[in-house]
Amino acid sequence: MGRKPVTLKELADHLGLSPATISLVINRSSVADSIPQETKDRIFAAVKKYNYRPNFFARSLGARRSFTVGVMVPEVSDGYSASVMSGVEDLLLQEGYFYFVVSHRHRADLIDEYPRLFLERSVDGLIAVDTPWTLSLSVPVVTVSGHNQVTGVTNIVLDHERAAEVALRHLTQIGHRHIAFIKGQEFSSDTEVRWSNIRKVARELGLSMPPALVAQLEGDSPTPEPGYVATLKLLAAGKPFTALFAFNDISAMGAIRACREAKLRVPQDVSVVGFDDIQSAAYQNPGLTTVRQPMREMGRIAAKTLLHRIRKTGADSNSQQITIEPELVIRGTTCAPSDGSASPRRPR
Amino acid sequence: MGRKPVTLKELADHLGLSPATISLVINRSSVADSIPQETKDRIFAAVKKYNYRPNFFARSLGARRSFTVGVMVPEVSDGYSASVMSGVEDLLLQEGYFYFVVSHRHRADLIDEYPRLFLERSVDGLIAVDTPWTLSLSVPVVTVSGHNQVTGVTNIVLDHERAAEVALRHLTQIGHRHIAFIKGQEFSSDTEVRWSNIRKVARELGLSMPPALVAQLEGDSPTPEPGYVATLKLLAAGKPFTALFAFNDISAMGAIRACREAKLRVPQDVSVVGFDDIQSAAYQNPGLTTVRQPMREMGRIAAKTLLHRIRKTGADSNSQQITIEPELVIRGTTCAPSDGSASPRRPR
DNA sequence: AGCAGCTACTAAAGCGGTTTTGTAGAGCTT
DNA sequence: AAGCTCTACAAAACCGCTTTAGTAGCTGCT
Repeated sequence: MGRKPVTLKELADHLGLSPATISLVINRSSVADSIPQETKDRIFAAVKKYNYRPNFFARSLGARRSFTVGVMVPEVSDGYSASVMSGVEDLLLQEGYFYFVVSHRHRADLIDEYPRLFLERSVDGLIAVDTPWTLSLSVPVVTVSGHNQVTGVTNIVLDHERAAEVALRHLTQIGHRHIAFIKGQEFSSDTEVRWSNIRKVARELGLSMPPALVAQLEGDSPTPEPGYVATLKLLAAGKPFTALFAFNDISAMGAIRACREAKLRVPQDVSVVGFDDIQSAAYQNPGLTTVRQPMREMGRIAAKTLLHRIRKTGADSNSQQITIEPELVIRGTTCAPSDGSASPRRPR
Repeated sequence: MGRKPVTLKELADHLGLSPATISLVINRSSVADSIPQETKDRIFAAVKKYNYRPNFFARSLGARRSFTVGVMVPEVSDGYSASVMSGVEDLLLQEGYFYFVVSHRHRADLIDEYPRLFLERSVDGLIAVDTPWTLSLSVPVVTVSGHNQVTGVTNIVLDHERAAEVALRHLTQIGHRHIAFIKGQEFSSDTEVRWSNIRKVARELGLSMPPALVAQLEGDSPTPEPGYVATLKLLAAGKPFTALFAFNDISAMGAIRACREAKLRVPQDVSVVGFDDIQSAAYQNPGLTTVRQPMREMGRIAAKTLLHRIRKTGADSNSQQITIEPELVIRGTTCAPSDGSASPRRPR
């Protein structure tokens, strides 16, 4: 299949026409209105016969459009990025765009360099997922879970206040008052906003948040390990809690493991709430209660927004925000605290 | 940052030199040997000052090289593909290549169309992950877990005989004789080979494989659902088994859930072995015993092989195979059968 | 003085399209 | 019969870079 591609000139020679004519006809230019249908048919027949495809580079060179966008994620193989990408892809391919993917793995030098490389490759726009973004580029940029206000950048963000509310309201409604928290890593673009909203909602609900009940994820491992370590710290602090709200599902899994190793049952002794609702959340044992982010949908919206902005260049190039609503998914890791009063704790 | 890009001609005008000279110097052509260092320095200084970057399309147009490869996967958001991609990316970016990703979601029309689109975009080569491949293209192709012998296609495959061996030997050594199996979906490129090797090894170990102990995954859901359904069938068949070897980790998770709902404990009543060792396997409860495929490594090797073939075009364009060794990871879902004789079964 | 051989560049041809401008010839007016 | 308007194309410029084939000017040799 597809040996040496046929060029426009070769096709023209075969047809006894000029390249210009063929190009006009193929691209349905209005200049070609005067060309009789018969000739057009001959052209299309030849195109089919010789399987002619315009050279992409030649075309892009003139048009200064690449029909390509760049997508930056922390790591392709983490569930969150992958789900968002899946949505991005849905839309882009269907609109005739392709995309490049790069994983920066939170390395500052790469976060700096990749946009440059993308620009060098003449992408028409780019999408940054869970990546701190400060650059104002010459092409449209859309972030997913980016929170900086930057000119020319549209942020697709979750409604974090609502997220904190559904999670904490659920826990308090079933009776929890002593809730531990795991904050995200410093580098995660959602950490800040998520945390401030949790504090805000906790205050409104009259929950106290002693430092001993707050731990932070450390290190850039994409595994549950950091959540496990953070939970170990919470347990070691010795301050009783009956529920734990993790930064994401992955860390919730680590937290559950840590609890179990400390002979605490989940959910009877400790209820656990995750965040994201990644695919494996439903298939944990028991199923993980979590705040769902519609990641694929966010990817789709990001792509749609980007294409929109690419097409009407110049127009709405100001910073914008699009907010997405989360949803609490109650599964098996939350229940009422085991008895009405003191929470079970292992002796320190 | 980066408004209107500077062209070579503009730079030439500024320097009072011709575009040709600058191009030669920048590309360190040997023709430029006679250019005095002073002039070269002036050029490099100007390049830096005006932040000149050669237009990628113009360059590719002449060179007929895009430094881009296409990657086809069933679905970006499934753990297997994502891990392989992660390895692919490691190598490609480091070598100055970018890659396009497309998910075909097992749709035959897309499996057919995407290679065409890739070719239209002038990719220098392509990698197909877990995708049935029959095409012989004008550019090098490398598959991961493809098993067809096609001219110009290199297959990176797991040593499936060894995989079957380590899994079944483990189970038989700890005392299992009645083992149930979950085969992969028809469309998965590994299904066939994996299965024939399992049969072979089972025969060598003297295990019988009655049809009632074999179920097949159905449907293209990337969730544990198909594994759950398959296990329901196995349980309904009523033929006792003390262990289950699933097609992959995802289906193993579904299987575990099905077992538990049937009041069978894992591993005490049913030992479960998965396949792949995806990230969440280690963090199941208990940790999943599984046959590890070094997916990221396979991705790296695929990329390395592809680049090698791209660089020495024409040479070794015959079909080849590169075999990778699996590794058994024993965690908590396997143990000796609960008692010496009959296996526990729920009454039918 | 004449010519070879360097040095330090430049001109020009491509790469494969798109797009603007041009033009030959036919048909219609007046 | 001259002039005008269409029709149906073609020529040429351009996109921005690479690369091959020169060439102007100087030096050195005989």
